[in-house]
Amino acid sequence: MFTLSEENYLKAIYHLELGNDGGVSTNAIAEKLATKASSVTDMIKKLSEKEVVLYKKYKGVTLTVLGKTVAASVVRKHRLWEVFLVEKLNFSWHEVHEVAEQLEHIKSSKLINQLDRFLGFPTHDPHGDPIPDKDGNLKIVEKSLLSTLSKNESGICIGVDDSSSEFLQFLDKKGITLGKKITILDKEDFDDSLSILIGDKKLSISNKIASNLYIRAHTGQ
Amino acid sequence: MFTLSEENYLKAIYHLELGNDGGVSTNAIAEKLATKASSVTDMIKKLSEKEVVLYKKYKGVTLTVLGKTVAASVVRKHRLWEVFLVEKLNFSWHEVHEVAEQLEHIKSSKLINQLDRFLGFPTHDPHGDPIPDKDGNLKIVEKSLLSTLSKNESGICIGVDDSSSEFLQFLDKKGITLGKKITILDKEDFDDSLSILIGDKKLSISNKIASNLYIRAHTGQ
DNA sequence: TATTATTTTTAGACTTGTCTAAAAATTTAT
DNA sequence: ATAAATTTTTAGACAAGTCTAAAAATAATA
Repeated sequence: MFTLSEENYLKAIYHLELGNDGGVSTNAIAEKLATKASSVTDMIKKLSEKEVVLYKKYKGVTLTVLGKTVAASVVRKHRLWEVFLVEKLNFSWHEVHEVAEQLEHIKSSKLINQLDRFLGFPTHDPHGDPIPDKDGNLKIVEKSLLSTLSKNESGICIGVDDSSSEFLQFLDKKGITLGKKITILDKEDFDDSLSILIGDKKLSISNKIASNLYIRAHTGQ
Repeated sequence: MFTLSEENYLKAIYHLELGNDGGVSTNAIAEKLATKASSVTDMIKKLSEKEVVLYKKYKGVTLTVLGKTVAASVVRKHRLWEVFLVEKLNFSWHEVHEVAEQLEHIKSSKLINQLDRFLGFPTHDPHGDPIPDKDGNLKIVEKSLLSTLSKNESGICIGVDDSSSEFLQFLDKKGITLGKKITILDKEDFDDSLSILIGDKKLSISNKIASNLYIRAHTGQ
């Protein structure tokens, strides 16, 4: 069994491993968890003894198979609870993270399996991130950043890269939500801003926005 | 803000105060929380400084108004989550306690208010215990123990006194659930056992069982 | 009421998880 | 390749919450 703190470390390492391949550095973990490098070293030793991470002094850590399973289970719970909050309790997608950070640590396999069923076995959370299945496997969806599309190309909005509350609220204001079709009407060479069609609305969005929106290729019209 | 441990102490004192009136003893708290009296003394000092209990050395504790509010909010969350587990996730009433013990500590007023709405503002949990409202007030329902009814009297089963897993599973096996009408067919002087009619079934139950079942008087036929 | 038994508190220790400050290892730059 | 900068680890401290063992207060009993 793992403590709340251990679970948070495993989750942080899990997320960091997906970005960089190779070992995860002490400092990277410290930054992610808003803690000090010395605390990270301490915890890493404990996790190493519990055989959920591989650790060589000064060389960073990687998750073991067991560690990855534990971390994926926490992520699974986090994302299922996010779906619950949005679908059933009328939370906005920018409000769910903080609460899910707490709910992800509730220990009951019956609870999470029944919740999964209750929600209709969702594959993605409200930000478009994939929900690991019971074995920790992710359903990979081919996705590209909106900023990489060319003029007249279009796709379905399926997720965000930056899921900060500010960004999500900005998207709400602009009417940009998951599942909507987006078509590139024009690209401005000057600042790489885009003119897009979403639903029946024409919008101008900066490159920064377009670099934070994931799109699934829209085959056919 | 209160820690998980502080919340558990407040809840324990809250429940103990409902039973005995007057101060709650250190030992009673220790027993309820399966901890040592010395630990209780330590925690009581902390709670006293936070002004949620009144404490006089060797004289036990009572909750302040603030303390009662905090405790009632924890109980409210516990019981709402129990309703959720039974109504939405198909838990049996004997399976909910352990999980609700964890869920009751999740901090989010939006979460609990939305959950309350989602569940249709229930007034009682799956064991028949009243759910405190937002202000911590309980809806009191006139209730009596089944064992106090006389021959030919009847009532609606509305709760249990002992909500241990074993007892609840026993009731499941016998088909005794909340909301069912129970009629006393006969009382045995010898051992105070009862012959009852529940639904269309005739059962014989011991006095011990009858002393753990709450009944609401059944007015009319 | 004096003695015994019980309850409660104190004193000191331990664990978990964190921190600061300093030392050691590694990496970067001259 | 040596010096400087950065990263990581160690050493020691602290707070929260718990424990054991012993002391103090209260309650029960003869």
